Amino acid sequence: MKTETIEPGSYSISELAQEFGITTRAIRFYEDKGLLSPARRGQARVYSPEDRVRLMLILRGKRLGFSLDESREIIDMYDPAHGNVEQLQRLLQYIEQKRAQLQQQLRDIHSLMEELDRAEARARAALSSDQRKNPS
Amino acid sequence: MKTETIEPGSYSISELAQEFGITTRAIRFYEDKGLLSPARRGQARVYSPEDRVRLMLILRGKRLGFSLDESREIIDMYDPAHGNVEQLQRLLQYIEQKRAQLQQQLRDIHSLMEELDRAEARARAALSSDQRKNPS
DNA sequence: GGTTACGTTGACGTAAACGTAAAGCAAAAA
DNA sequence: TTTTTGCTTTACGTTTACGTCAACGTAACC
Repeated sequence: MKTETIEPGSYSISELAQEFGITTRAIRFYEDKGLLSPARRGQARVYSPEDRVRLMLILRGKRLGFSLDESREIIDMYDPAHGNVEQLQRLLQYIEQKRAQLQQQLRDIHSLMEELDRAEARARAALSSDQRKNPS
Repeated sequence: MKTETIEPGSYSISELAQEFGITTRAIRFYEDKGLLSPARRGQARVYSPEDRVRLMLILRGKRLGFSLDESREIIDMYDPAHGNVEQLQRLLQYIEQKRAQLQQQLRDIHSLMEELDRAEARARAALSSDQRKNPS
């Protein structure tokens, strides 16, 4: 029989690892780095849906080339732990900076996509000329 | 007096380093990894405009979170060194795969941008309430 | 002709992000 | 009850992408 989750809406470490195609080692590493802090059932880690969302945010950050530190900053942005005005000002600055970075990434992606289009066109042209030279 | 380039349309390693805000060490490292192969004037490296473009492509790749290996593959895509049909087929597959990755990145960027919007709204709301509590 | 500026080749160091055992605990299945 | 299954901590290893000297070459400036 398949190992089922005891409590609904909670996940074991291997469940999350399998769902997202990563290793349990990686998930524990993220915890070491302060990105996750799951509950414990005895000594075993128990992940809540919120933990799972945090993990998804970490992985999205990785897809965008963010370091774990960057992802942690972004995730920490969500919970309202920034009480004073100075913190909020810095948060706004950080947000603007991240926005600029994402806009640069958008430009980079568009230019690279156009290059992929051209490379594909060249490849298809080369293929069709090969076909003329060597018809099946 | 500023050090000028001997031949027009060519660059020293420190010129490129300064232009792109990286170290000469990094540029030499990219050469070690097969991403650049500048000419030599004596023992000194001389970079052509094409070399400079390759460097720009490397840095764009970095902004998108690519490894140097990935960037090399992408750059190698440009020069037509893929003679036979099998190579071309694999190139087309690679292009399609990269396109999918870029589209995923686009989705990730959009979702993150929306979250930045919400975070900014929350921060501004918190700021204005702080201002009410503590008017200058 | 000595110093300064810029370049070179090693070579070792380092931070990030895990991989990979090793050894043990604990619940569940046989 | 033994065995398997799954999870734990500890710890050393690995890859990537450079940083950081060190020691030297060379061309230019004073």
